[in-house]
Amino acid sequence: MIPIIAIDLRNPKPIYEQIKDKIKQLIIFGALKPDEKLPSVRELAQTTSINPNTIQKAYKDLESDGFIYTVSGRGNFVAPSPKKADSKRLEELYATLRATVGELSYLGVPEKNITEVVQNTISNSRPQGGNKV
Amino acid sequence: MIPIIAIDLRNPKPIYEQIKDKIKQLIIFGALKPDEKLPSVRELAQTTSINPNTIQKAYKDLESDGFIYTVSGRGNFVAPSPKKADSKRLEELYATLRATVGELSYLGVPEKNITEVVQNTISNSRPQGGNKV
DNA sequence: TAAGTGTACTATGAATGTTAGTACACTTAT
DNA sequence: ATAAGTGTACTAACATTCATAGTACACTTA
Repeated sequence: MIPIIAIDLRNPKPIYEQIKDKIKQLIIFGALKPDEKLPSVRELAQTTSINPNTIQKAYKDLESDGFIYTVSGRGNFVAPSPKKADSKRLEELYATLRATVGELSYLGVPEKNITEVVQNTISNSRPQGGNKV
Repeated sequence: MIPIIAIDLRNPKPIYEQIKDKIKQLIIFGALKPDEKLPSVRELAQTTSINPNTIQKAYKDLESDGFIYTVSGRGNFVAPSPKKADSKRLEELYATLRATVGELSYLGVPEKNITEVVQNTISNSRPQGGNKV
């Protein structure tokens, strides 16, 4: 079962982006298991008090990004394995990584603190392929 | 002198955000030195073909974030040292770091590749306080 | 004085995000 | 077959944001 998805209406980030991000996190860090069913568009719309169209947009994006798959008439489910790494997306992620780490370092955060967070994050992310914990 | 700032009009990210990000990068990675003068609002507007109001908004944000300082009638200059780390901003950066590293790992990028980028980025970022290269 | 600088303000148009409502095809269980 | 639940598509309306255009004023420097 999916945990509560909290939406912050004061956050300037679009609601459908917030939903996408939260669900991605739940999948990446293993709170949602492969092939597990996600709440339906209408159900999640009701529990979050968000318009169904907005939920649908989030789900649609998640599907085209390969995080979930859709079966018409049945629902949305967690993709068992991530889509083949899109090189465009990878470049975006690397650019974000450099910008974020650069700013943290610039602000005086010691290298040790940064690498520690990186290590822990990798350890906690969902194992893929032959990766074992 | 500031390098060329390229704006991608097809990028959905707002222009003033793109400008902010580029200048931040130039400061963080040392291409712009402390107290170096930035191009004036009107000058940068002309070289980029962007409206002066948009440039002004980017500069204003950069100043309130502590990356540059403004002297009325003279211009904008690179801040000699970063503002005291705003804890709210730090939390945002850590959240972004976790999300980015998590997704990279989930997509199958080996830990080695990720940590390598992190190390290189820290090495190349502008040294602060007592940090030596 | 003149040129260059930051700043403030109003107005306008375009794009985006969100909601509302309706409708239809599909799947499952009764 | 029927009903309930599912994804999906579409139009319409509204609010907000982004970007531009134009004008004006105070400041600094030569």
